[in-house]
Amino acid sequence: MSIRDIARQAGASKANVFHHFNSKDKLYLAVMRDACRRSEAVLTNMLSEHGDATARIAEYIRQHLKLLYEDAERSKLVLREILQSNPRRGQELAERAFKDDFEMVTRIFSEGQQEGQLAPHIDPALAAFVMLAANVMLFQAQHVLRHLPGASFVDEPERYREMLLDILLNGISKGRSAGTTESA
Amino acid sequence: MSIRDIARQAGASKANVFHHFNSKDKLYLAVMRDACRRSEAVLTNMLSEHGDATARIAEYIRQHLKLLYEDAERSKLVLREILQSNPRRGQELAERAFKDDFEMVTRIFSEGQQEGQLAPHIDPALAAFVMLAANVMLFQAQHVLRHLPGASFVDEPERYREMLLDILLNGISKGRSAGTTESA
DNA sequence: TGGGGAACTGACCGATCGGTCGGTCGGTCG
DNA sequence: CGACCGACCGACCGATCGGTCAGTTCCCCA
Repeated sequence: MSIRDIARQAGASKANVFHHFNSKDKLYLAVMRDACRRSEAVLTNMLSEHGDATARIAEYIRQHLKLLYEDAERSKLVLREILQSNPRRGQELAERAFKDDFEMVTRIFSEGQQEGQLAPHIDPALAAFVMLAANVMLFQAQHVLRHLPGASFVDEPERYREMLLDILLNGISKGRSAGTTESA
Repeated sequence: MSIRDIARQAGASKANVFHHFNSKDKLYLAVMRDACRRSEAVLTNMLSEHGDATARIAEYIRQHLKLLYEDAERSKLVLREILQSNPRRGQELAERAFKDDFEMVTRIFSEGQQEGQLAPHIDPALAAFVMLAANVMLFQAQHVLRHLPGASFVDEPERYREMLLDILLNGISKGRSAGTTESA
C-alpha cells in the first residue's frame, strides 16, 4: 500500500500525510500502535470476567478467535508484523506491544494451577503459546487449511473451539475421560 | 528482492533471468515448487521409520522443527506464502503442494487411534494441526517470543519438544500422570 | 484587525522497480 | 561455409515509489 493510495482513501493530499506523520515508517508504527491498543482493550475487558480455569480458557479461545475474525484486516496487519519481524523489530514489538497481553493470557493458566485445576508441572507460558498458536494459525492459514483433507473444522468454529479445548485440557492419549465439554 | 539482485547473486544479467523465466511471478512459483519438493522429500523419508504412536509424534515434532530451522530462508518463504495467501492462491497451494504432506501427518494420529494408543474421539486432523501450528509459530515468531515473559522455551528446543509432547498427549488438566516422557 | 503558526496542496525529485529491445556470441546442423 | 538457434548482454523504457519544497488557506488569539 503506497502513501498515495492511503492519502487518496483518506481524502487528503500525499504531502499532508507527511505533514502529520514524518515518514511512512512512523505512520506504519502509529497504525500498529492503534491496532494493538484496540486488541488490548477488548481482551482486558474480557479477562475481568470470572469463572473457573477451564471456563476462562474456553472463553479466551472464543474471544480471541472472535477478535481475530471481526477485525480481520487489522489482525492480518499485526500478525504479519509478528510473523516476519527481524530480531531487532521483534524485540521492539514484544516489549512495547505484546508483553502485557501475553502476560495476561499466561496468568489465566498459572492461576488455574494455583486453584488446583491445572497440572502444576505445566509451563503456563507454553500452554498459552499453544493455545494462541492454534488460533492464529487457524485464522491466518484459513484459505489453505480449508482445502486440506480432514480440516473441515476451519469453517466450524464451535466444533473447533470445543475440540481444541478438549485437546488442550485432556490431551490425545487414550484413557482420559473423553468427550464434549459440558459448557452452557 | 528485486530481479536485479537475484541476477547479480546468480552472476547473470537481468535480461537473462527474463530469458529463462518469463516473468517475476513465474520465477517465484518455480522457487516455491522447488522449496516444497525438498520439504516433502525430507518428511517422506522420516515417516518411513516406525515405532509406536507417541514415538512417531515425538519424532515428527523433532524433525519438523529441524527442517524449519535448518533451511530457515526456505521455510520463511513457504510460510509467508501460506500465511498471507488469498482464497484463490490458498486453494492452489493446498491442492498442489501441501495436501499430501498434511495427509501424511494426519495419518500418524489416525494410525495411533487404530493401534489403541490415542483416544478415538479425537479429530486426527485437528491434532496434526495443533502440533504443526505450535512448531510453525515457534519458528516464525521466535524473535518476538524470545522477549515475552516466561517464553524461555524458545531457545531450549529439547525442553520445548518435551513439554509440547506432554501437553499434546496428556493435556494440562490435573489428574493425568505428569512428567517427562521416557524417551531414549 | 492583523499576525503567526498549523493544516494543506500541487509540482517536482532521485531512486528503483519489472520488463523490453536490439544485438553479440558460441555451437550445431545441412 | 552459412543458416539457424538458444544463451546471454547492456541500454533503455514507463511506472511507481517515498520524500521534499515553495507556496496557499485557514483559524485562533493578541
